[in-house]
Amino acid sequence: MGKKAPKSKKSLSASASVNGTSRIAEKKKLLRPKSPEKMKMTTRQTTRASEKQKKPISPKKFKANPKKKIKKDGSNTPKKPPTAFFFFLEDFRKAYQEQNPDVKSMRDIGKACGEKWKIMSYEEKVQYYDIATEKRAEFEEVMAEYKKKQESGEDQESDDYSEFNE
DNA sequence: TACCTGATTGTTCTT
DNA sequence: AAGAACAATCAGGTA
Repeated sequence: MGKKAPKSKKSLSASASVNGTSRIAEKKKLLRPKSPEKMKMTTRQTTRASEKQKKPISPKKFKANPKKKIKKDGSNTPKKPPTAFFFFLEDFRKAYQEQNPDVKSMRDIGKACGEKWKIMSYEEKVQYYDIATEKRAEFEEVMAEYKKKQESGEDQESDDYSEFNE
């Protein structure tokens, strides 16, 4: 039989999302008041609506192929910050490798990490959420300047972070 | 040699 | 409201 189930990432994600939506929804509620995301979101939406610009995606990472993800970042566009889960994954990965040095594939680690993430308590997750929230704030700032540069002159974009063009 | 793939959840955006 | 897409990692596989 088809032991190999080429499940599309979509299917898995969809299932996971549906199952975790309710659970995570509660956590988010608790986190919401903790971080002024709402305020930022409003600002972001306003900016976005005003800009009405399409998503700045790199030509290389064009998602024509949903499964393909480019690793090369040849674009100066600030990448999305890692989520709380990713921070946990980074830490979990180290611990997992120590206990399972034989397992090198991130696939297995991802599974184990996801499973543990679900059994983790909110208190344990909240610390990662807090980090992610902080990173998000920085990302917004970086993105704001990045947009500014684009308006100023994207052709002049360089690896120098001279943002004195206020 | 170099890039793509897989697998996880979270956030954000789009329609 | 709901779905789609992308974020990092890292070793293996392919051209």
